Amino acid sequence: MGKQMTEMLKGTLEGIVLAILSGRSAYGYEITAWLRDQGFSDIAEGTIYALLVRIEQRGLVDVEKVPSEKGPPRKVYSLNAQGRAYLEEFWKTWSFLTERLEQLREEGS
Amino acid sequence: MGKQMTEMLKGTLEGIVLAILSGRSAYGYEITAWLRDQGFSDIAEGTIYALLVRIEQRGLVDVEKVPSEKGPPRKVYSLNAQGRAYLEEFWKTWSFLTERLEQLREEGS
DNA sequence: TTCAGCTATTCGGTGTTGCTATGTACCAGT
DNA sequence: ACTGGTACATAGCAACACCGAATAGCTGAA
Repeated sequence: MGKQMTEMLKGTLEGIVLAILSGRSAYGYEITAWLRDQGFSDIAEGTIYALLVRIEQRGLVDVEKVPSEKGPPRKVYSLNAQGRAYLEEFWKTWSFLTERLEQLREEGS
Repeated sequence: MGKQMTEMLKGTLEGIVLAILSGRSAYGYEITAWLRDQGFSDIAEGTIYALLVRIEQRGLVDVEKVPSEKGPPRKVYSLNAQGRAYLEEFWKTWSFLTERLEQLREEGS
């Protein structure tokens, strides 16, 4: 969708991925494919992998290497307790933002 | 609110300021004060001024210098036609994001 | 057998953005 | 003179998403 989306994804993409992982474990390639499917057509593969490395280093997810039938081994990520707490914080921050913006939008119309 | 908010504001803060300006003209100091009042307690003054310079250079706003009784002259910004079009785009992008996230949130609960 | 194509991950370099810290300047009241 | 509120500007920094390219395993067609 362009530059606006790129900038808006900063900060939220992390939350999106954590939210996905809160439902089920997943690996990078899979997450990227799912996001593209959901309309995030221009999300770069490299972006997701970098993000996954980041949240792993922060201790928000656990990782398990699982062999694949169709290619190199997958790195399967799952949200741990710390990750869930962080995701909670994310939702709070997100809620705050959406409330302010919703208010501004109503005023503007 | 912390680091999460800082990252989330990237991309949205611009939209917030444009949305404010769509309702009425305003100057930097005023906008900063208003944002703090609305709960964006940690938004830095410099951030707003830099943002205003940016959107001016992109031709989204018109500027008028107005003398103040209480200090140096104010730079009063008002949204022009191009700015309104850009704000429309912003709302579309924002809507898309909120819909996806709302969906993810429901699935997670 | 080789080569294209899908699966799957990694990494270096770039541009944009918000924050920190600091500086400038104007004015009123003490 | 000095403090404090008003008002704007800017240099340096960190974080993040994007781009492009590389690596590597597997399968099926030529």
